[in-house]
Amino acid sequence: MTDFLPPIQTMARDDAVLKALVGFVRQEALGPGEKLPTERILAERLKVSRNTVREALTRWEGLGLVERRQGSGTYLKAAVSPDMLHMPLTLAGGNDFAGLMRTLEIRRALEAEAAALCAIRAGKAEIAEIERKLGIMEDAFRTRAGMSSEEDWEFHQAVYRASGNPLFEQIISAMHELFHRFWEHPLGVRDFGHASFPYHRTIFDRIAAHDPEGARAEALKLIATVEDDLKRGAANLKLSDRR
Amino acid sequence: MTDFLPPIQTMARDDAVLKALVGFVRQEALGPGEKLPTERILAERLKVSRNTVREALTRWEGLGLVERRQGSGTYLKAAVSPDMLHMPLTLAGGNDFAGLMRTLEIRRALEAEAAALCAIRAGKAEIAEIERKLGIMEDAFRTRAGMSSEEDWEFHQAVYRASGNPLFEQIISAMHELFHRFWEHPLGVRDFGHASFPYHRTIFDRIAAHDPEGARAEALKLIATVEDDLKRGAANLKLSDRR
DNA sequence: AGTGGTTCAATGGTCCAACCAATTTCTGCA
DNA sequence: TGCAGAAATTGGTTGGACCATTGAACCACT
Repeated sequence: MTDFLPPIQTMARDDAVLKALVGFVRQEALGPGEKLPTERILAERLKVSRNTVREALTRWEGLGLVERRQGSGTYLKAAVSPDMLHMPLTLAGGNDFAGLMRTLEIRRALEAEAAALCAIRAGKAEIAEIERKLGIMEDAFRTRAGMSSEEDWEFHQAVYRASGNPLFEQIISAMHELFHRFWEHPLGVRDFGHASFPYHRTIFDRIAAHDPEGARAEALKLIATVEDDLKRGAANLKLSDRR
Repeated sequence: MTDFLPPIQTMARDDAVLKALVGFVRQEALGPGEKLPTERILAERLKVSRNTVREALTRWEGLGLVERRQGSGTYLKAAVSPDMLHMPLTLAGGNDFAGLMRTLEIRRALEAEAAALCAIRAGKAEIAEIERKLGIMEDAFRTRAGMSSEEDWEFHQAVYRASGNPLFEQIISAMHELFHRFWEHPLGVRDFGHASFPYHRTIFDRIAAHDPEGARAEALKLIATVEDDLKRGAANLKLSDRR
């Protein structure tokens, strides 16, 4: 008796609201930063209660798709499309040094793969863009005599983009935002990230040579130096200000 | 001169509700599956409106921390802790074949890294557990003359767990749930995953030998066979039923 | 005992009509 | 013209009401 009866489903009101909202955003061609209708107008137009609209928007806000500013309005924070898929991750106990090390292991995995894919797929334009970012970073390194997280981050982002797979940038960007205070912070280590500097160019060289395994190896070396710096930092700092 | 005017403590009401709820869950030692107080009781106890309670719970529901069943109650779906960090990812346009290929690239990155870490960190107990899962999978393969997604998945999960980093399992589990219908589906290819079978044991061998780079290499080979199967499937199927 | 139907209380889902608080816009005076 | 204060706009919160679903208790009939 395995006749699978379809698990009957009546679409929830708030899901319907979001669906309608997706249609509206597409029809109006709204992009990130733009303001969408007020809750009251949405409620009236969609013939649902303002409460229901709010539940729907709360969902989107939780997913980072939208930002609500009291007294001002609700603004799009990212592009929306009908076939979006949501993958909320909650990391238990990721607020300390051990948590940072764990995310760094994820980053190592993705960084290596992205570099390898990039070496395979990057065209002339992408390679030129990466080289440009590399130049900016190296200039900043020389003038300021040290690593600059901003320019460093831009370089890596360029690599992710050239990997041809937007998921890399999305995942690592989320982690980057999450651990901003750690990621950016020297963590008590002087010349934090200094050791990683030369590997940026070696990674670029392997990418430009379309050598995926070489690029992967260099990326692994880079992350290894960051891990070392981090471990030195952990020794220096008790990390009691974990907020 | 107002030296130290308060650092403004007006935490959002719903965040406060969630904070209180975290405290409650910990004090009562509630685990996944258990039921938490009704919205009305929470509203009364916390001295906030039921609507506010609902907004807070909507957030948690969106994050997959909680499940609401009308007429029954609200149930915990995962462990909660005070220092949780949330990383919601929304993947645009990931609902088709190309999207599946992209997630597979992520999986390749994480799978390889997890296998390598596992080879470094797995103790006797973890290795025994992986071997047990491997045995179950191989039995299922023989009796049913083909890959079994269920047992296959259990094997990989055992590897993720033994990696010592829960993030691997979390991320890949989320992707697994998301693409359930694709992941599980033969996609029109007969003997889907057949080619990947032998690599499960070679991965295990490298892990048991504490050979991280060997394990990484075998994991990469495994994913490569899956990608090949997928490409064959794409040729067979027009994938017009993308929902 | 067991099967099926009914009742009823509990619970999440939706709605309404206010009011509060932050923001933006407008207005009128200097 | 410049700018402080009023007014309108908008998200945030409240309290109360009713609906829809669930599950347990109860009951009648076999």
